[in-house]
Amino acid sequence: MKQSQHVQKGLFLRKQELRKSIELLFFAYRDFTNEADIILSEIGLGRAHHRVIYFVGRKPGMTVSELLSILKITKQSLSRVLSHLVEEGYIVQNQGEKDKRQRLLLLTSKGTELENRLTDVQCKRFAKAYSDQSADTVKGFQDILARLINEDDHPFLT
Amino acid sequence: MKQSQHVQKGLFLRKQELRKSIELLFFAYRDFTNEADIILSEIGLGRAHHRVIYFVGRKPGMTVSELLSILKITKQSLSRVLSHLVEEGYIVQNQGEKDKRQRLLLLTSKGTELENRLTDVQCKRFAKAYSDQSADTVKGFQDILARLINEDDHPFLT
DNA sequence: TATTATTGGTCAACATAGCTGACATAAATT
DNA sequence: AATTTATGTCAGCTATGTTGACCAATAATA
Repeated sequence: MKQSQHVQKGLFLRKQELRKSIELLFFAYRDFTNEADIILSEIGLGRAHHRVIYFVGRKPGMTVSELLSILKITKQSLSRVLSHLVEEGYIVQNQGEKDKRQRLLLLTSKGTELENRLTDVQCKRFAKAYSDQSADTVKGFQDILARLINEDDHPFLT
Repeated sequence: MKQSQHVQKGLFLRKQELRKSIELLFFAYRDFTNEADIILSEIGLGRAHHRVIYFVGRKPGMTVSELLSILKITKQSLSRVLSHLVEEGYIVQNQGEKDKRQRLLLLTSKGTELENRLTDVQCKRFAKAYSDQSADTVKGFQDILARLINEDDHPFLT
């Protein structure tokens, strides 16, 4: 066997490994989001609403622009979802004190309740996946996820 | 400090940790898929087409039902995407030999070319994330992803 | 102070990709 | 012969993204 063939085989195995990673991520994300999607669909909401509720819950008083930069969607798209959540009483918008143009986003108690419920099922899935795994395994998981993220987007994750 | 408060604090930290995981997965998936989405949009295709091309490339001769069970979408939804890919010459459908109802799905050379291009950018992102990381770190990552997936869906991942 | 930039919103139109329901056809299985 | 399976089609609906045009209030700056 020539060396080039060894190299070929090595690259092939590596590619297989990388394809496996692609598939794991696809299936994991699909199943991970599915549980929350089911709860949401029962109350007439979708995944887009979930994202808003999650991040507002994570950082109460967040501005619309901040949310836009996290979600990376257009303001028109966000506006639709946000208006719906305000109408349905999940979110309130408070005028910013320093900059009065800003509408600071906050969860109502109804919103907080939903956020808790959704975050709970997702936390439970992670808790189950992490159970009986070493700290190194969990850290490995988180490290690689972090390294998959564009560097520009890391600031929020501090 | 009462013991119950210690427990509270422990649970809080754990919840924070789990929320961080939720966010890492969200951002990683968002950025991971974005690169391919850009390429796809340039040729008038979307993420749904990508999934079909990817899995047909991964298992040539796959049946429609098999693909449906992987993607977990309705056949009407898949049909639209599949028809488009056939019309545009990315995929051909061969009648099954054993079961003539089946349409076995195959990539054309045009389809293979696109699949390679898309898989390449995604593999490269993983390769970059894995670079200089220990085998244990990578294994930890893959193990946890696998444990996030519903057990019913593991068969395909053999 | 006058101008410009930012924050946020609106309206309209469109595309993609999911969904349900009803129905059809061919072929395999029982 | 009857039923189930694999696949498809038509029609219509919904959610969530997109562009483009435009507006108003406010903040920042020349």
